[in-house]
Amino acid sequence: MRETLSFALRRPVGKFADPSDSCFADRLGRFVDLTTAECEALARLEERPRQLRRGAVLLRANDKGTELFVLRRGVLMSFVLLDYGSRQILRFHFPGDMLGWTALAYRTSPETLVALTEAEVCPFDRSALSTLAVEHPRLFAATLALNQMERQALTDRLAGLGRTSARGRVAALLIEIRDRLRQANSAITDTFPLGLTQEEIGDATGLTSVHVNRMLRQLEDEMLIARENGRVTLVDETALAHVANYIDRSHTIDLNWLPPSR
Amino acid sequence: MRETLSFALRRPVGKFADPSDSCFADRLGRFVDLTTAECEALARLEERPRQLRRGAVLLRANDKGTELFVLRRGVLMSFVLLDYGSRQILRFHFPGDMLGWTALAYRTSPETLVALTEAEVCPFDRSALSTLAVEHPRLFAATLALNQMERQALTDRLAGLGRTSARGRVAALLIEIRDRLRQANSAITDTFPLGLTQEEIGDATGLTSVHVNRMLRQLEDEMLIARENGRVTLVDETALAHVANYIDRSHTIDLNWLPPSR
DNA sequence: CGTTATGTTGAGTTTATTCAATAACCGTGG
DNA sequence: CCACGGTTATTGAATAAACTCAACATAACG
Repeated sequence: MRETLSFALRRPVGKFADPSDSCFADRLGRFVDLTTAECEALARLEERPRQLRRGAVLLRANDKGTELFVLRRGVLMSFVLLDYGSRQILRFHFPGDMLGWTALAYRTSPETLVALTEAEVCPFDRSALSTLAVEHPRLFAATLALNQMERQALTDRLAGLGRTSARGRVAALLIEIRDRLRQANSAITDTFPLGLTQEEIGDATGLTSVHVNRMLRQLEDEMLIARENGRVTLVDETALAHVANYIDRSHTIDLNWLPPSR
Repeated sequence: MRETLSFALRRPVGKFADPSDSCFADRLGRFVDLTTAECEALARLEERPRQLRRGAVLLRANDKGTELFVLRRGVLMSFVLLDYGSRQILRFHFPGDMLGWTALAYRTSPETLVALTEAEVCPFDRSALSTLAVEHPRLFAATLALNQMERQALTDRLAGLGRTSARGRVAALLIEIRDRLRQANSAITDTFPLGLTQEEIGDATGLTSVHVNRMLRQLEDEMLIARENGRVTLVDETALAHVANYIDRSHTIDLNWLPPSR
């Protein structure tokens, strides 16, 4: 089954330049205006596209490496393996995401990156970010801000794992996946292809696949969601957001501290 | 009981300059050499020290604000409150930490910052980081790298919450607190004042205080730790690290991508 | 068309929580 | 210095949440 997730429809961006040569510029452009020079600098990060098959390992935990990646197409996940085969999925990655941040602080990767669908990524060395820091401080600062948003997503998930019921965690995951799919494809509203096995949902939410199944069924019985053919519909979004303890932070984003373009 | 945590003994840092006017420069100086100009720039972030009493709220969730803070003395925690009074402690903060990163992306704070001990913090506006990005790209990039280390700590905790037993989570917390106390005070080896109530441990590990108590007792019965007067001793560090699934990343840190000092 | 991965469901067990009662400790004011 | 009130720690018993094991169903895939 597992339908291919689709991503199209770049959103209109800043008035300064058309960033569509760079997926990452598209992302940044949602929050800040970019000059032509800045877009070109970002485009240089994506000069060497690489195709990944579903299941391909982009980066393995403990591998040495100094590369980061821009994800242009498809979905990846990052995870760690603990002692006895148990896996914690840390995050799902969607087009426009920058992956492999850990290379900025560590010689070896703490986590594994795997493609969940066909995907296209553009690797670049961390030294390119060094250049960016010097030549485009505004871009670099914006990148730091984006990084804070990712950090906040991690933080929200941490709070969810620590203090939310199994049902709430599954609900939160469904909402998050829907939101992130919608970012890439604004045609998506309340129905979307989940693209995850129940085992993957479990590894992301800290549950067993069996229990994930029961929670999905419960949410369905309660008429909060509907399922068919691997597609999920958020039937009662308000109630779902409530059980998930969901907080939409998109309206509080504020990057007005950035330095001017140089 | 709750002994005051003590922090002294600045470690020797880079050969370029003595950063001791700035707690944050001390921290950065462990990883990179700093020029005199850079140290001065960092010192400017700490020009307005502010004292906090134990229990004082430095920043409340949903408050508007554009300030970050350097913690110079004492211990703080950041947490979120969920629906019905339940609290998830996100992180404990020690001297040299920079707090309030979320101000770089959000208008309102997603989390609350509270002093666990007497403390001294230096607030500065996020616009100061903007200046830093332009005038000291190397410093700014190093700051981003530090941020990745914090992110990794969050990630490790996320994996712990999702896939580790209650006993393992408590063990992991004890090791982490010890490590971070030792960073600030190298006199600490295996015995240290915990400085946390069992309820706080529970809110950090996603457990109830009752269960934390049982886990501490169990670790004590197993001779992995010892307790007296609020002081904890890590008796069998190897075994403790094993149950905690602990990974020491300090030896894989690598910041060699940073641009040169300008 | 069989083989493998994924989903579903029930029964029994483990883990952690809740509720409740008691003990130890802390800081404060007399 | 001590008494007192509030917080924190400890322990037991009952309950609830999530897991394990196991069987079977369904869907995906060569």
